[in-house]
Amino acid sequence: MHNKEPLAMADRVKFKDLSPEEKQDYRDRLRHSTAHVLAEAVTKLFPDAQLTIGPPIEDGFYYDFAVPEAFTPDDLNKIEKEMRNSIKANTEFSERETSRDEALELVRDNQYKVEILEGIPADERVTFCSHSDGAFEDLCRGGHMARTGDIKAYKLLSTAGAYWRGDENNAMLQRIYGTAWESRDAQKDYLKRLEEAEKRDHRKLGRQLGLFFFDPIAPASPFFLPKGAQVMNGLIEYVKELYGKYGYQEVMTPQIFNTDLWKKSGHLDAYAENMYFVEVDEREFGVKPMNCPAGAMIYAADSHSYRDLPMRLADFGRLHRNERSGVTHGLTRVRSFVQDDAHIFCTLDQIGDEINSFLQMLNEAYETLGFESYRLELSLRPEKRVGSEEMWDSAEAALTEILDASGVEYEAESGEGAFYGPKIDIFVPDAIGRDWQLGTVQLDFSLPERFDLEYAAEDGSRQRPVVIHRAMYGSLERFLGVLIEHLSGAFPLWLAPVQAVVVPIADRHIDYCHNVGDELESAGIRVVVDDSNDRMNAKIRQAQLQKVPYMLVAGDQEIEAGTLAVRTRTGENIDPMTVAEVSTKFLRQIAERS
RNA sequence: GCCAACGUAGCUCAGUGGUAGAGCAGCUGUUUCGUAAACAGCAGGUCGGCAGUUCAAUCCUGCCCGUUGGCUCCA
Repeated sequence: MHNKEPLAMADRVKFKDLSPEEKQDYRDRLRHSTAHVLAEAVTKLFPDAQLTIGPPIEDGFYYDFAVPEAFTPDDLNKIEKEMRNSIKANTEFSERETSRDEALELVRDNQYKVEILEGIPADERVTFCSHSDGAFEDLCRGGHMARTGDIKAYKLLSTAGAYWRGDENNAMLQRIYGTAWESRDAQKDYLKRLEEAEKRDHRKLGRQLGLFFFDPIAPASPFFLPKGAQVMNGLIEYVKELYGKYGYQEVMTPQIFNTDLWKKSGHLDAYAENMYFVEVDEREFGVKPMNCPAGAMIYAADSHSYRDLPMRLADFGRLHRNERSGVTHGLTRVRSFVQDDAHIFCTLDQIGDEINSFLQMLNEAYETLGFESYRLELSLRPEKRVGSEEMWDSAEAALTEILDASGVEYEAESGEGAFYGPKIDIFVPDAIGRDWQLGTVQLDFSLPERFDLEYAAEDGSRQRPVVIHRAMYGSLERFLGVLIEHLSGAFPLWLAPVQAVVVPIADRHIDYCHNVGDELESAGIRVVVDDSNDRMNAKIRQAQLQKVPYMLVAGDQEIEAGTLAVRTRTGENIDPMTVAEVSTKFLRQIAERS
């Protein structure tokens, strides 16, 4: 949207009649315009503030200011009020082109704008945009509404520190986030959506559902309660089932290793800042942040021939990574976690099949778990890396080829790869739309080299295998966090920590309920009999809040008929069933993972 | 790591320069109930930690720990 004329919404054209592209353009302009009005208000209230950038973003906008002191929540109110004046005045947005010299003269007191100006390609126009009858002007490439009065709904949401150009070596600016919409209703809907998402926050639900908790004694490291552990194990069991189908073998490896191993693997050079070290008997050990070196040792423990390959070794080992303090977040970014990790040792020729088969398994798992849409990203060589340029060239080429041939859409990101190889990452959004990397498949030409891994080829020569690191869930902790948000904590029957609660209506029904409970339990169903001294209504409510899939109610009528009244957590009442019928129904549903 | 906010009972939160309260949960008792909260009583807190200011600090100040929001969707 370079150097576009200001947009006036013709009176007869309704927002809802615009095409998706036009809607996006309209909202971008609206939000960028609001950012300008924000900048004007800040300039008025804080004359020392220097303007930097203020782009539209998804659902809103931000503007970064260089100010001596951070904004307070109260400042936001004042700024919002000031913005109102400008919008009420309903002045025109206008743009004018200047020469570079003139522009430089106008922004010379603002190093940030000078930098921006210097970054504008020589063949591009330099423009300034203004409103409030010229009282406010900002170096800007354009893309506005026609008038300030076109801003119908806006709200400042939060402040945050943000580095200039996102680089922590640069000065920290103060960012104000806001949102703006084509109508008050649209904004209301958005704020409502945010509220709803908050209810699905996995940290909140984790508490409420008794799944896990955190304690400062082990920062960013979850404690899983019995129910949470049950769900984690459910996820692991499912992977193990898939492993049976896709030809994996499981191994188990140590937790801490002499630092010599990390020297050999390259982690000491490339990853030490994220590792934990312990010294025992004057020898230094590193706690594993990844399983791969141990996997390489397992491979190297025996001699192999091409007939053994591909060898797929799964390792559910616990990993520890010392993440920077500011980046940890609930279950989605922790310091101690488990992955559904596996290393595939194969020949160059087998890479394509292995990755394709992995992506197929991943798709099967994600469909089962209800992640119907996920995003693929191809990450290419980072600055800090091991291995030769030739190795990187061929590894990147291999992944690109596979993705192109598969026909699925993906984005390529340079500089995002692991230090030992390029990778394909799988991303899924959480409740408020933040993307989290879950699955991953990474090529590694370096590990086999470093551990001198070999296999005997058909012609008797010794060859180096390739290693593919891969995980579907990635971190099980993170996966669970995102899964909780997707499901609002309502796990499918097969994963639910408690699959059914048996509810007696009065004390005289308790014995019958216990018998029912015992029978279902021995059939392998996770069932709880609520024999507490509460009224039935309270028990139903309790089970409902705990998102238990089924409530089995028994009173005089049921005992008489030898049945159970079945209620689902969606509030539906199914026809009464015998215990045997309930058991059959549940077991089938569990087996199908439906 | 950096910027900002926050940290009070198991949980969610109120509150004050004179050593603290509610609801829920818990325990005890009463009640025996038909699909989202019966009633009563009891118990529960070094107010995140350490210093400092003060006659007196949960409240003010500093440091530390932890949590939360954010830290390139580029004029």
